[in-house]
Amino acid sequence: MARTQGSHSDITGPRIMDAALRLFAQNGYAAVSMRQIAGAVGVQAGALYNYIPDKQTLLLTLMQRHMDDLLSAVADHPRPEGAMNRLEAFTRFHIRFHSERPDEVFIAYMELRNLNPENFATIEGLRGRYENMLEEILRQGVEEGVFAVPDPKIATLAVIAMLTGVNTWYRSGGRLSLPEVEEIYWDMVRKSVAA
Amino acid sequence: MARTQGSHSDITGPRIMDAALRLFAQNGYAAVSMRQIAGAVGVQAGALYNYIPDKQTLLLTLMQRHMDDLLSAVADHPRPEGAMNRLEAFTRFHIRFHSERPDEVFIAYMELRNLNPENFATIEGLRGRYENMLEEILRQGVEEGVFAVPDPKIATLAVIAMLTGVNTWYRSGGRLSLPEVEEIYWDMVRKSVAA
DNA sequence: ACGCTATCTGAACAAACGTTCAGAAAAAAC
DNA sequence: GTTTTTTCTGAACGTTTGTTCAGATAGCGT
Repeated sequence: MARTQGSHSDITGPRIMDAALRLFAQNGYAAVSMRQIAGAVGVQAGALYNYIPDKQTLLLTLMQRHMDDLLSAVADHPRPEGAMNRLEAFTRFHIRFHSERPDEVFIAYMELRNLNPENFATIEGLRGRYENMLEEILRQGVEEGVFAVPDPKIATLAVIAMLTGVNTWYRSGGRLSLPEVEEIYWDMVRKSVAA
Repeated sequence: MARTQGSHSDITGPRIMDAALRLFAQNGYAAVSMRQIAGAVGVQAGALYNYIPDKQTLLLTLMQRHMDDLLSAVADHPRPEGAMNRLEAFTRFHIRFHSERPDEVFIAYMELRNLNPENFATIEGLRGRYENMLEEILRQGVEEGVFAVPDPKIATLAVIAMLTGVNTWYRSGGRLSLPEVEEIYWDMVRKSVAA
């Protein structure tokens, strides 16, 4: 059932998530207090608990949402023929998707240790599913004879580390445009696994 | 002047640094209390302040020491002739050095945001000096015609991200030995910048 | 044996933490 | 316009934080 536009409750929940996301990415989960998050939303700390059960769940929700977004975005992406075309699509998709979500990516990589073991396993499982897609592409390329990688599992981690590294320096409006970055990295990725 | 073997003061300082290093790497700087560090050393929290001025300086010292170790180790390393040989030496050195110090590396990359701006600039400056060494190798290789990289600065970051990524999965005693890892990564690095 | 210095304990400090909750305020429903 | 439901405030809770310090303890040179 729809609510009228100015309603509080429809807008406060997302605003909490956004504020927590930004603050966690900037200062780290453990260094951010519930009062800081509340202040950024313009509300008292107690009010947060109408939307989230506790701080740990807030972090988990942010990570979970990011990984779900990632997996459904890559699933919706066109899947060309041939390992080479598929690797190019994956490379460009990864750079574009991650560069649009620097805060989410930062949190998803750096705050894993603040998850309890069960939640950690959940997030790691989602990440594993994403990595397996790249690994599959590399294996296919080896079969086709267009790639030469001695260990597809390691090559997967190497390529993903290289691509995710873009987030440590890329800023929109900087020296290089995103298409230029895509081009440079695709060139390096392609060559690094080439036969 | 030398002290006798069982002396307290010669041994407690380093033990604090070791404990802090391990705990910071495992749980994050903000999540570790001075009492935890003291407990790991076997001492009360107040005693720590005979060795360090405050918590922030403890973190800075750990990072500073790591970066100094890195820069002096790379300076002591043999410097072969030719960009290709130099890149191979750099690649193997980086993997070996970083895989021997997983905790230091983790902290040096993840706890930068817990440094005040001045200390942050210090550490970033040291890291920049290290990265410049690789960038120089790449530029030399382009001049020699053995490398083809459109943007040496970006290629430097890409290669370092790939190499440092080893630390996220490599464990001594795992499926692959360190020489095998070196071989796989050197193969990928070499091809990724090849002419 | 004695004094000197370095080191540690254990308590204390104010501040900040995550979380709870009774009651005020506001919005929705009728 | 009144009731019902949702949302927020503001204070309070017990704990924990980094740091300080007076006094106890212990190792050193002489």
